[in-house]
Amino acid sequence: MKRRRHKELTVEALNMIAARFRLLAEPMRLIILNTLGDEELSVGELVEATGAGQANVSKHLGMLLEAGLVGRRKEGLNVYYKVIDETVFALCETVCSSLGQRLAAQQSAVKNFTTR
Amino acid sequence: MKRRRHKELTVEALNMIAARFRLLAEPMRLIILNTLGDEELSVGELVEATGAGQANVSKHLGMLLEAGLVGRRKEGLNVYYKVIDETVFALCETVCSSLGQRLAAQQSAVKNFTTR
DNA sequence: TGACTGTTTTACCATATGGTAATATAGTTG
DNA sequence: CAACTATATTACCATATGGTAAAACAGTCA
Repeated sequence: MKRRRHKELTVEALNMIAARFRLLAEPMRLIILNTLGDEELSVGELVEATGAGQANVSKHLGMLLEAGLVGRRKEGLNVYYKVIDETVFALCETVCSSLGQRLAAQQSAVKNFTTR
Repeated sequence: MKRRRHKELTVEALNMIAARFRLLAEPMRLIILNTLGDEELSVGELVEATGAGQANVSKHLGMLLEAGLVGRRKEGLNVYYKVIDETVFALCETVCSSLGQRLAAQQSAVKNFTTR
């Protein structure tokens, strides 16, 4: 049997993973998650902080809730959300470092060219 | 100044991160990456292994290439691709563990209900 | 109760995107 | 060169999805 560095994943698993990525593929949802950070904010506070439409924020929050990325707590008229899946931030950091590496490589390529 | 566990990211950064997630949000692209694993395969081999259409595989590979996730090497008539950004697999693993945790929680919720 | 506030849902439009057939391109071989 | 193979590109269709206005819903307060 061949030795592999990476786990073989079933198509079913890959579909679920893709769905999670799809959820994170929307800038507005990332903005919401990033705005939440480790705080608990109401929908209204998120609307104000992000500048997005209220229905839009609510819809995105519903999707994040269904996926289990955020938690929901009702208090009076307000509904408070917070991030309950910390892997979200780990994923962003990993992507960020990958992007940083790539950009650095591209930058150095340009630099090498201009100085040559 | 408030202490935060998570870095504050600019909207621009979040847009780039979202773009990366969008690239990984397509099951067929994940299948291609997972099929590649740590091997170098030709387009034809990928077509056969995945069962997808040739044009489709080629298009997805082009996107992965442009994003710097895979490398491309031409040899005669064949073109060989391989994964050159290992963070891809790390991201999948992180998502997988998150999904596993969530499913386990749901499962135990069901179990608690049925045995009660 | 009725007026008001915060949130969710619905209906709809505009846009983006995946799949594919057909075609183009590049490279090999006779 | 022509015939062939492997890959890439183009054009197109069908579908999915984000944003938003309007309406519905839920909870508060006078």
